[in-house]
Amino acid sequence: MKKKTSLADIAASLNVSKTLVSMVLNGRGEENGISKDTREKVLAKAKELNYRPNMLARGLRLGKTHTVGLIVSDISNPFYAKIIRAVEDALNVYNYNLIVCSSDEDLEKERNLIQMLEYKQVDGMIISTSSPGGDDFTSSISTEIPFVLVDRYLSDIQTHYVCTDNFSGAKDLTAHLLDQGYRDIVVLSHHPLHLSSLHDRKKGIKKAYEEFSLEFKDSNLVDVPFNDRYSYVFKEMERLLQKGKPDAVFCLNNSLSIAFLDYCKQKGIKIPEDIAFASYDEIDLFRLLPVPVTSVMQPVEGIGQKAVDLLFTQINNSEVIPFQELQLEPTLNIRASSKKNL
Amino acid sequence: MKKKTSLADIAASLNVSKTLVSMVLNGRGEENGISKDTREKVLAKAKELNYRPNMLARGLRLGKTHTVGLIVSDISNPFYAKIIRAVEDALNVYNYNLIVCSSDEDLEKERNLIQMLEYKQVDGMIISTSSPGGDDFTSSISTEIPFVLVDRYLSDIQTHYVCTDNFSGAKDLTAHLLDQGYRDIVVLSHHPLHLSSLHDRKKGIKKAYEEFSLEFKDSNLVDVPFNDRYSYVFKEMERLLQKGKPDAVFCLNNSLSIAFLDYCKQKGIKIPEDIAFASYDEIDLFRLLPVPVTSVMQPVEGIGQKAVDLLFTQINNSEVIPFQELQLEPTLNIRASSKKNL
DNA sequence: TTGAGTTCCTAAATCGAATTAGCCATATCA
DNA sequence: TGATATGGCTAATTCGATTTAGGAACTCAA
Repeated sequence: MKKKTSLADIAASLNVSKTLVSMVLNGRGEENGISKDTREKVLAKAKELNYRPNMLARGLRLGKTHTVGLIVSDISNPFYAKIIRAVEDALNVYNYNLIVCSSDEDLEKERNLIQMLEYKQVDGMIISTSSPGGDDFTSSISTEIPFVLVDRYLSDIQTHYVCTDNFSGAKDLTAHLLDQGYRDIVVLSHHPLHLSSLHDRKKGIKKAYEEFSLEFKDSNLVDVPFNDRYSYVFKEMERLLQKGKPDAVFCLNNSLSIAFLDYCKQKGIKIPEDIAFASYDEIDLFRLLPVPVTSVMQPVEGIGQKAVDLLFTQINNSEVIPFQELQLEPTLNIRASSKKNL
Repeated sequence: MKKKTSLADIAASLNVSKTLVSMVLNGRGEENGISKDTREKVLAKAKELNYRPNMLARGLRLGKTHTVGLIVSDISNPFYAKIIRAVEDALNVYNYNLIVCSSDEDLEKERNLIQMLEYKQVDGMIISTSSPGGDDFTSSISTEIPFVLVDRYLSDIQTHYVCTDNFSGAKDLTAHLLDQGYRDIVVLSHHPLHLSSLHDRKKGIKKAYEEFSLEFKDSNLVDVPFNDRYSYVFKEMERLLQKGKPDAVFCLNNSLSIAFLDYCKQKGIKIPEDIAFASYDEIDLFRLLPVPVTSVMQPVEGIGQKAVDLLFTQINNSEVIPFQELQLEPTLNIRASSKKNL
């Protein structure tokens, strides 16, 4: 295996200094008074030797890697997959690359990933944190590295963040359900309980009840373990149905919705006749189901774009800027699954 | 902003050499005869100063970044999202991270991404290439860096690759359709035409016809532009229906399938009564559609896992190993969308 | 008391770039 | 003719780690 060519190789083979070569290849030859003749020779030699810059060396020297780290709970979840894509596209503009990681909603894993990204000297991080906040989070991340939280924020510590207005989204959707006459709405959510996204959605639901002067029974709130979402949705639905059939079910994210839909199909439960249904998070095929599914659709592109914007205002400004807390408005897709039968 | 602590800082504050500190922190203190006392002092000081190793420096010195690059056409496509996840999980075992990139099926973009990854000194790449092969590909990637193609291989140059046995998958599914009595099967595919995955699927379809002693009319093969898949599926279906209704439609990937299903819903075309339907690639909700969709399901976890295995046999063996060409078997999900009406 | 063998540790080079500070000719001006 | 400017370039340092080659101090045996 041939050794790669470095600046030094070019310099040596032309009998000039590395400094000169570096300047020329960075397009700062002219402004540094390198003659046109020499510049061309360097460029030609670089091409001839198939010179490929080493970003590690460059990064070490400059303290910049042109790389951003992104942590989400699961890359293969379509919601996060879309956010990742949006982030990637936004980063392209800055010529930045993306290291992605799945934390599986696991605090310890998240901590390790943050550490690894720091060791790798990423210029910034975008994190959908699983942390409850407080020391748990602050001890994970060093203060020196810019970051933006997405999808979830921490209630007890201030950070930059971009997420959906989960409170409004859930409130509006619940209001719609109540409007349709549903009263006994079961809400399926998952652990951990501290996730701001889920927490705010629950608050929104309660607020809607309140505004209708109705009471939301906490026994209608079902939290299943994250790692066994699928099977627990089945178990919990069985349990609930023993106690009498609810009006409607509202799943607080896409994976719960899929589990619930599978359950209904398997048990022959008819939506919305037997139980009405709504989902937080949209899925492509919702609109094509036998009964199209009502959903709250999060502005994924916006979240990705804003997160990157926010990250770069930090990366490019040495002064500390005030914390930005962005909540983007979701869209309601009202479809047949939540309508009172005609 | 405080400067980060380096090995040198620890060394200085303890009046020992950097060498010693490096050895101790890498767990090779004992074998290098560093006294227990000194080792403990170093460890303690590292913790006290909150030492965080700089992987750039380490990588520069060792020529290893513990990072792998992954290029697919679109991260947000659920098929690739799942592959990415599988790759990520497999890499975790080796303590490697993943830089992901979308090429949008664009040759020029792919070339730039490969170059960027090389500049970043990734230890290897996993690529779902959009290249037609030949010089187009070989000129993009340097021979020094290990890589594995996934999902698609190049017919004219030898590489390691892992993909689905697309020929069999498509052949078996087509045989099933023919078995059901469908004869006039329209195949929806997309550009570029050279992608081995799509190419092999088409060959499989033709082979199935052959084995049934039937002729497949090339006019039933419709290739739409990748970037306008969605709208072109509508346009092409309109055109085809003018000329008479086909028996069945077979979409060669998930995004085409979604477009086709949207089209049918919009036009009130009934599956399978009006037109039977099958999809290459599975989507979670296929099983829940009014008429569950028949599909060829690719072994995504296997592809990711094998690709990583193959990459690491290269990374860890300095000797060149013979090219491995893996074709994993897909699974057929025969559902109602492709069954002759009862 | 000398040579060998341990034990414990270090100086310096290296990876590949960017940068700082300045050098040496030649041209220009007073 | 000597001071100044300018055009064209370079030596040496730096980023933060790893590694190579070796060295000082001590013990022990002959």
